[in-house]
Amino acid sequence: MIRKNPARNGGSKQVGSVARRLPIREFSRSLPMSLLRAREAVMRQFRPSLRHHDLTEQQWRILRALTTVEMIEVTELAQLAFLLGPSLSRILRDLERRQLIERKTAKADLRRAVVSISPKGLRLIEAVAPTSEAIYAEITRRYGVRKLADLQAMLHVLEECLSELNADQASASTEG
Amino acid sequence: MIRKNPARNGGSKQVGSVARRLPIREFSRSLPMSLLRAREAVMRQFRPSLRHHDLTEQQWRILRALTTVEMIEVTELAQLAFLLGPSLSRILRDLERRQLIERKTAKADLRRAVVSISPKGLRLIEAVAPTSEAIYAEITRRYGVRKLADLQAMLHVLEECLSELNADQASASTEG
DNA sequence: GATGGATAGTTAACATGTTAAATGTCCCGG
DNA sequence: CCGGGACATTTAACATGTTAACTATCCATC
Repeated sequence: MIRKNPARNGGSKQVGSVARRLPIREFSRSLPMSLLRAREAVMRQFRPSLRHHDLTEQQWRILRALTTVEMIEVTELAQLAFLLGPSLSRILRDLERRQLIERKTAKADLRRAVVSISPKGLRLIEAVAPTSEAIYAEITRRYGVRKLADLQAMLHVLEECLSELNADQASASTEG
Repeated sequence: MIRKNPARNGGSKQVGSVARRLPIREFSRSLPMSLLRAREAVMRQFRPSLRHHDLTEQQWRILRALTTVEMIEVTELAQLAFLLGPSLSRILRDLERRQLIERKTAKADLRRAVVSISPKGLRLIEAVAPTSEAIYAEITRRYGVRKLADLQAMLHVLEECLSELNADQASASTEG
C-alpha cells in the first residue's frame, strides 16, 4: 500500500495560529519565486535527456552557444551563455579534457583565449538536439505559440526595465 | 581615459562565416535563458541589501517563509521555500548555529523535525524587510502593477502546463 | 623602455544545486 | 514481536554560483 503525500496539510489543519507579517500566498508568489519555479519546471523536462548524455545544463548551454559561432573569446562566450567567468573557466577546463571543445591563445593578444566546438562536440550536440527540440516543441504546443512569444517579450521588457533602474542608481550615486 | 566595451563586436565584425544550426538570437532567447536572465535581473536588485546583512538569497527565503507559519516540518519548509532537501539541511544547520531559527524533534514521530524562526531571526527580518520591500515596490512601479500581475499569472500557467506534461508522461509509461 | 593602470582569464573560498546513498524511525503484515 | 518496505532527514560527492584575489599581459605615458 502506497501512502500519498503523507506530510502535506490536508487543507484542514491550520499551520500558524497567530497572524504574521506575510501571508504564505504572497511569499510563494513573489516575482523571484515565480521565475524560479517556472524555470525549474521547464528545466525539469530537459535534465533527464541531458543527463543521459553526461551533460549538465551549463555544459549544454556552452556547447549550444558554440554552435552559433565559428570561434569566440572566453569573455564573449560568458555573456552569450550567461555564465560568470569562474564558472565558465571551470567548465571549459572539463569540456577541453573531454575533447568537446578546442581552445587556443590569440596571437595578437596573449591574454585572450579563443574557443571553438570540436567535431566530437558537434556530434554530441547532434545526438542530443532531436530529443531536446522535441521537448521544446511539446512545451510550445501545450503552452501556445502566441502565449510563449508574449511571455518572452514580457520577460525581456522586465529585464530592460531593471537594467534602467541600475543605470539610474549608478548615475544618481556619482553625480554631485 | 576609459575604454568602453573593448571586447564587444562593433556590429561590423562577423563572427562565424559558415552557416550553423542555430542563430545566436534564437539561442539567447530560448525560454530557459529568458527565465534565467529575468530572474537574475530581479535578484541583482536584492543581493547587495541581503549581503549587507550577511544573508544569502536562500537563507533569506527560508527565514521569510518561516514568518508565514508558527512552526513547520522540514519537508514542508522545503516545498514552501522551493529548496531541495540537502540544500535545506545544510542551510538549517548554519541558521541554527547563528541562532536565527529553532528546531526540535516531533514527539509523535522521531523522524520529523519542526523548525521555527527565533526572536533574533525575526529582528533580522525586520531589519532587512524595509529595504527589500522598497526595492520590490520600485520594481513594481517601473514595470507596472498590471503587467506584473499578468506576468506572474502567465508564469503560473506555464508551471501548471508543464506539471500536466509530467503527469501525462508518468501515466503513459505505467499503463499497459 | 620602464612604470602603472586597465584588461583577460584563472584560482580560491565558501554557499548552493543535484543526485545517490546512508541513517534512523515508523508501521504493516506475518 | 519481528522482518521488511516506506518515510524523514542527513551525509556524500561532484558541479555550479558568487565574490574576491591573483597572474599574466597589454598599453598609454613619461
